[in-house]
Amino acid sequence: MRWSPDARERLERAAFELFAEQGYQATTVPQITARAGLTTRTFFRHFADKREVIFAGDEIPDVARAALAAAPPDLDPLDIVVHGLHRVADERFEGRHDQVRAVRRLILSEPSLRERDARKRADLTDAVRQGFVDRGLDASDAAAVAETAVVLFHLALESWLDGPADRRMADVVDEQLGRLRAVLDGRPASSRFVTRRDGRRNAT
Amino acid sequence: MRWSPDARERLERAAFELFAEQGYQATTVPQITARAGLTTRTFFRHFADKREVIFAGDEIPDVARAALAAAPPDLDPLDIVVHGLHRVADERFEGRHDQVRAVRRLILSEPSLRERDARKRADLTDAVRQGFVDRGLDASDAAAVAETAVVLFHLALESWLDGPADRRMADVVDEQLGRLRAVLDGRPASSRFVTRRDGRRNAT
DNA sequence: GTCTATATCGCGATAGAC
DNA sequence: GTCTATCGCGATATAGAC
Repeated sequence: MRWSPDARERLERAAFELFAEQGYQATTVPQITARAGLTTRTFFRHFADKREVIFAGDEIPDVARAALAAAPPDLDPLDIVVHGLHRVADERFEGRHDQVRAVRRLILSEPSLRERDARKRADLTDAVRQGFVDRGLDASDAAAVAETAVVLFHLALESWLDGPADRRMADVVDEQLGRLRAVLDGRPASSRFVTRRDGRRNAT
Repeated sequence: MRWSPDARERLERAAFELFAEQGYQATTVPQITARAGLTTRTFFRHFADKREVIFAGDEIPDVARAALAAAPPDLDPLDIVVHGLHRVADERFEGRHDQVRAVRRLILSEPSLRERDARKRADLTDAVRQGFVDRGLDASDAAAVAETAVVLFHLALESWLDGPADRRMADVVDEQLGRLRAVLDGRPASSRFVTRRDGRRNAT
């Protein structure tokens, strides 16, 4: 055929290569498309803007929506959140420590990418909030649950990336949940032990 | 002087007028500067980009930094946060319900402004986090406290803007704090007929 | 202040897929 | 033939350099 069907993938690969070689900012869209053997116009048909190449394939909001729609009707919201985060941790992050870390590093290095990342986070919050509203949760509670969920996700992600590659992210989720509880209990936040709902002790 | 010293204010006013008349996206920087009687270059000397006009005078991160540096050394982090939010609510929001609401509406209407707003939120989180680190708080706890603080701020702001103009925002802060606690305790405050840990019923 | 790069988008033409 | 992805050209606004 005249065009390969993998234009999108080629663009992504070319972009990441060039970002690694020259940095994000120094790389122009024409450079990316040149390497991918396509035209500039084609790039913008696949990605809304230059930043989106980095975040392509970010289906986490979809995962959240699906999980919320599928969860049993009368489960406690926080349980749904924690279970969901465990699943996401296991299925989408576990074993990709280095890879995720590299992308994260790129994002944090460029203000415009940080900004896009913040927007993705807001979008995710909104998806979760809407998901809980659709489950019949009161709007204000849904907002609070969604914010909590996304904060927990981010704290866990950052902490996991900061730590050793063999640490399970799902465990970090639990640890950060304890930390959030401690903060809201007004306990000296750095106390070593937090009481879990089941009454057992959870050393940090 | 040849030029009025209030260039920045004139630009802001012209921008808001034009955004109201034609929408944000349809308004170009040259249009704004033309109305303000200035050149395009001048605009970018005062604002990093077109979006920043909306967020000009956003010194909340500075307020947060100052408050954290000034607070007594061994206060509980959450107390600092809540006191700080009460102050910000009283000093910077109280009595400006309509005004804040109008800006918020504009921001929410335009994806690129939503994105910038999300970035501001991330910047604020980082300022608070750093402030607590400077106070000697453990880095992970500082991150958790900062996220909690900013979530609380945003939940309170949105809720306050959604409600009647005569409601005190400081009260909404307290209410949202209770909501967050309830979420983390596994009992959303207004969920219907959820059994609380003390065994009593909690109807909406 | 002027000049310019580069991101971004609209439009019409075209080339293969089905 | 119709549909979709790509191309090629052009226009414009933002943003930064000199």
